[in-house]
Amino acid sequence: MTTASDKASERAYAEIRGLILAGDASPGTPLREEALADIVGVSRTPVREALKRLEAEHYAIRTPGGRLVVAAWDVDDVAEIFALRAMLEGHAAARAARRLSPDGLSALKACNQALHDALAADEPDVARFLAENRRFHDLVIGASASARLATMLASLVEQPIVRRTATRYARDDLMRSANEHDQLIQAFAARDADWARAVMAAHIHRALHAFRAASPSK
Amino acid sequence: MTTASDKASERAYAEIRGLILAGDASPGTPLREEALADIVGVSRTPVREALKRLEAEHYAIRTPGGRLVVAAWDVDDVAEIFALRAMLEGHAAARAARRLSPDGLSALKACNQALHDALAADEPDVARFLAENRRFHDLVIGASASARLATMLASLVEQPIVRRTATRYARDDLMRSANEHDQLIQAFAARDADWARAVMAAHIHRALHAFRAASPSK
DNA sequence: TCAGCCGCTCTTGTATACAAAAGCGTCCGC
DNA sequence: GCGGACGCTTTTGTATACAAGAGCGGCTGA
Repeated sequence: MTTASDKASERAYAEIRGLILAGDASPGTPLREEALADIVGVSRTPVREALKRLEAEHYAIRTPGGRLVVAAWDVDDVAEIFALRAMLEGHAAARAARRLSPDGLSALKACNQALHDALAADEPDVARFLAENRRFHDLVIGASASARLATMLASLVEQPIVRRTATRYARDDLMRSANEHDQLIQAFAARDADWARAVMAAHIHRALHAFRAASPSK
Repeated sequence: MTTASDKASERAYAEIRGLILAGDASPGTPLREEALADIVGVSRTPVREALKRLEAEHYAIRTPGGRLVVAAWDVDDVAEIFALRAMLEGHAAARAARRLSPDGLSALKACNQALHDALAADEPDVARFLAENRRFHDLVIGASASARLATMLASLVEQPIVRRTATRYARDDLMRSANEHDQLIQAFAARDADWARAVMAAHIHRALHAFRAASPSK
C-alpha cells in the first residue's frame, strides 16, 4: 500500500526497493522477475521496469549471465556515496543560493524550524527529524533548478544509510545538523553561493564521519 | 548495424539516440513507441526500455500526459552539463591518480600518443581525435574504479556537444587538449590526486569556453 | 460565431505467450 | 574416481494481445 502511485511499475519499484532496504533481501540474493511479480501482485512487465531502475541506481548488480542480485555495499562504497553527495549537493546549494526566491527561503526556514521542533521534546522524534531533514534537502535541490542534478542525487540519497546513521545519532549530532541547516539558510539569505556550497559540503562530510564513528565494523 | 550488441533493446537505444543526436528528431518531436518500433524493426517492448533509459538520461522529457518528446537543450543546460562533468570527472581523475597501475598509466600514454598522432598530419584527423579522446576519458573513468561515477558520467558525455565543439576547434585547440592530457598523465605519474583533479577540471572548463566561443548564438 | 460537452482515436500501461540462452546436474568414458 | 560433454530446467528477452486513459475533433446549443 505504501505511497502507491496507481502505476504498477511504481509500486513494484517501491516494494522491491523496500525489500532491499529493509534487509529482507540481503546482498547476493537473486532477484527473479517472476518471483517478485508474485510478491508484488503484478505481472513481470512492470517488475522488469522496476528492476532496470534499481540496477541503474546500483541497488542491484547483474551477474555475467544477466541475472540480477542484490548489491553489497562495503565501507568504500559508502564513503564514495558521501563524497559524491558532498560535491553534487554542494553544487546544488551554490545554485540554490543564486536562485532562491523569498518564498523558497521562507519554506526552508519553516522546514528547519520543524526540524528543530522535532528535537525539542524530552525524547527526540527521530522519524520526524528524518522526514523534515529529507524535505529540507529536497527543497534545496529543487531550488537549484537542475533536473540532472536532481536525478543524480536521487540515486545517491540512500535511505538505509541515513536511517542507520540517524538512529545512532545522539541528540547532539541531530542538533548539530539542524544548526548547520541554519547556517545554510544564512548563506542563502546572503546569496553567497560559495558559502552555501562550503556549508553543504561540510554538512555532508560530517554526516559521513558520524556514520563511520557509529559503524560497528570500522 | 552500428556497434550492435545482439540485444534488441540495445539496438533500439543506440538507434533512437542516434536519431536524436543526428538531429533527425528535433526537440519537441514526439517519440511514439510503435512508430519507433517500426523504424528499428523490433517490438514495442525493447523500444520501451530504450525510451525509459533515454528519459533517465534527459534526452527526452515526459509531457504531463505521459507522452515522450525529444528534449531541448539551451545554453544553460550545456553549461550545467560541463560544470557537472568538471566536478565529477575531476573527482574521477583524483581517484584514478591514487589507483592507477603502471599498466594503466602506459595505456593512457599510448592513447594520448595516438591522439597526438591524429593531429600530426597536414590535415588533422578529427574523427580519430574524437575516438581517442573519448577512449582517454573512459580509461580515466575506468581507473577511478567507481561504478556510480561511471554511470553518472555516461549520461553527461553528450556526444553531440563534443562533436559540435570539436568540428569547430582549430587545430590549436585540439593540440591544447592533447597537451592537457599530457599534463594529466604527469599528475598520474606523480600520484598527485589534487593535481590530477585540477588539471581535469581545467581541461573540461576550457572545453566549455571553446564551445561557447564557437557557438553561433552566444 | 463561439463555448462547452461528448465520443472517438491514438498512445501508453499491463498482462500473457513464446523464444532463446544460461546454469546445473547427470551420465558416460577414460 | 575424475573430467568433460550433453540435455534438462530455470530465467531472462522479445513479441503480441488487451485494457485504460489522454487528447483531439466535431457537434450542439445558445
